[in-house]
Amino acid sequence: MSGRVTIRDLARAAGVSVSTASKALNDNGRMADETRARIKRIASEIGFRPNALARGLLSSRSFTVGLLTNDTYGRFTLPVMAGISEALVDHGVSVFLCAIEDDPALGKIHVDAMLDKQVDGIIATGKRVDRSLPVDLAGLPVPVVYAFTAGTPDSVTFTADDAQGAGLATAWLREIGRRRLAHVTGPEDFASVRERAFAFASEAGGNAPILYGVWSESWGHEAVARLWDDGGERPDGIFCGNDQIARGVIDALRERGVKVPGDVAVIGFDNWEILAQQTRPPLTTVDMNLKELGREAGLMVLSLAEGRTVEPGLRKLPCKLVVRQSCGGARYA
Amino acid sequence: MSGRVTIRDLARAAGVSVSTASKALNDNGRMADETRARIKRIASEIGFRPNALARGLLSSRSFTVGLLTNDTYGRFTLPVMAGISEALVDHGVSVFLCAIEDDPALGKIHVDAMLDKQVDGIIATGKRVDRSLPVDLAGLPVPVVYAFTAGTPDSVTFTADDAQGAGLATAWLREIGRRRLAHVTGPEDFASVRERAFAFASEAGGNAPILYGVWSESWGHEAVARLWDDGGERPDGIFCGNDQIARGVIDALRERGVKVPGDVAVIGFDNWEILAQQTRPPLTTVDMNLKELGREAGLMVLSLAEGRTVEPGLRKLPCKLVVRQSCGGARYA
DNA sequence: TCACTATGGGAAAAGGTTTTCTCATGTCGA
DNA sequence: TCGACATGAGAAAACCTTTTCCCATAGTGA
Repeated sequence: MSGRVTIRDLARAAGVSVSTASKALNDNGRMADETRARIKRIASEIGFRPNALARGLLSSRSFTVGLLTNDTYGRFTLPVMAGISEALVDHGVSVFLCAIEDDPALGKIHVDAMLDKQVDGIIATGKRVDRSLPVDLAGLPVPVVYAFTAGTPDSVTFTADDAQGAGLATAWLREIGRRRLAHVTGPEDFASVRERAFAFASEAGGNAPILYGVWSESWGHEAVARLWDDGGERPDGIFCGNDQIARGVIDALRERGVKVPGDVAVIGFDNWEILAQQTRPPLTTVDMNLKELGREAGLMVLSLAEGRTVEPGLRKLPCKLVVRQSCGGARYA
Repeated sequence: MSGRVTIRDLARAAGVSVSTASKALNDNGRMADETRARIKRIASEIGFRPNALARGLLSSRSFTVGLLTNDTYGRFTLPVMAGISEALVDHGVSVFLCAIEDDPALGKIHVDAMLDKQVDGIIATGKRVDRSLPVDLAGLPVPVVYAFTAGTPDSVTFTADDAQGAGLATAWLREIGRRRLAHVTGPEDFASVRERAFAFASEAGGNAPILYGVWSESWGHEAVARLWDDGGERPDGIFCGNDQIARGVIDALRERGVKVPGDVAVIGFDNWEILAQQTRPPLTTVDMNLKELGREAGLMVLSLAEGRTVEPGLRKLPCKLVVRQSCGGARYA
């Protein structure tokens, strides 16, 4: 009688046994349709909702998954999280979010806590596709899915197709008539940087310049300085490794009096909306579909939790190009 | 025998009964110290961890809280979440994150799911202090704490002290010798905008201009245009309503050849690090201590869940000033 | 030797739900 | 009228842990 209404209260109110009440609600067992309907009606009248703890104890399914991340700013984690949540809420599944920074001890604490709470599965995500979280998720008693972070070879891993995304951007620049392309991107030790650069080179030609640097606006500035001041041929189309760099590039071009998109078209990467939309002009950029990626990861971990067996391996999800004004207006809009 | 090791396995391994095993682990009951130590040792050897579901069923504590938010980009939610998580992980509590956008139906679904899972409490957070979430949290069977979103009058609500933060910024501008101050901020229908503006006016003097607009960089640009082109006295210190506006202001000043911080000192609000640090020069800004706010909210909801009774009401936590270069270098650094 | 107490440890109930098994009643065909 | 069978619904076990109550055994004092 602790305030919460249990199935015993329901049984008493309906004048049936606890087992009949349970069967009525779950469409189990045999019983008169009238009885079933009456019990369901009374259940909703008295506001009965089954205790998920008790149910989970029995079914060894807690309808709970854990999301582990080391992405502090949440730039990548939030869309992934949104996708997971959206996909799983229909199945009655809730998500534990655990930010573990890069602290192995903290990671272990959170993983243990999740296991204690009998999560149905764990999704690992992060800020970098070629690094793994500082915690070992192999051999856990629950399924683990990796999304936008490195997984073990025999695990299921989702990631964005960097090469395809970079190809999309480069092809677009060519399609709108730009011929002198350049790529300004992040540190070469990022796998995605290398993949994007390779795809760019394939599409733009081997002698199109590729400038590696860091993930910051100021590097965008500096890269423009190099491209404009070192006497080489100046580009009319720049594909940037992320939106921050693109922002720096655009600001630097404006400061030099170079028109965007008139003289130079610029494309970013990430579609970090709050930045891409505020850039002047708003940024055409590659969207990694992280929400969709989260959705797939969520459904996958649920499948695994339900016992379905799937082929392990890396699954690359396609990127899409979001056309704004930094390339000269929406062509398809 | 489903792979997971239960207390029965432990009891069998130790040659004692289940109840003895339980008592040994929880330092309950009377037993030989040697027995207790032996059981604990065996428990850790075989990797026994109590099933939180079963434990929760008994204690009606799930060691779980729900965090409800409508802040899509997570700019405010993430620090709050980090604070909550940090404060509660020590207590073995995990956090469900539920992003409900502004959808009442979705909100209800998530709240129901959390209640089904017997959360010990709910923390509501958002993106705006004077709006409440699109879901009614009154009369729930678990404690509710509001953090950075509007709560009911008889609830416990945490928020940042906007007036104090604005006072901090304005006083700092005066302290570094600026005398012609202006305030460029967001829409006047935000309570925090009004509070900050009032505090600014008190400190800067009643005829210091206050420009209301929207939360965007482009408004920052436009505001500078107005201040510089309408023939009035030009400011030498601008306090902005958020970091995005400050960014726009700084960019606009640079385009006009006005030096920051030489000619004009600029202060932002929010300390949205990824933006504030990338601004050139890096932005001096007011930090609302959202992480601390989350920590307090987490501890509060835990207290309430444990039955402690606290005085309801609004609790304002102080802001702090983060000094970077947009005001002329760190004075205390 | 007896009654009593302290000590160490076990049995069982409780928490809320689901599922399997069992039972009672009624209906039908032979 | 009897057996077979379908139908409706209840009893009990199971999930795992904690806690209360109880029972042996040994030790102590009279």
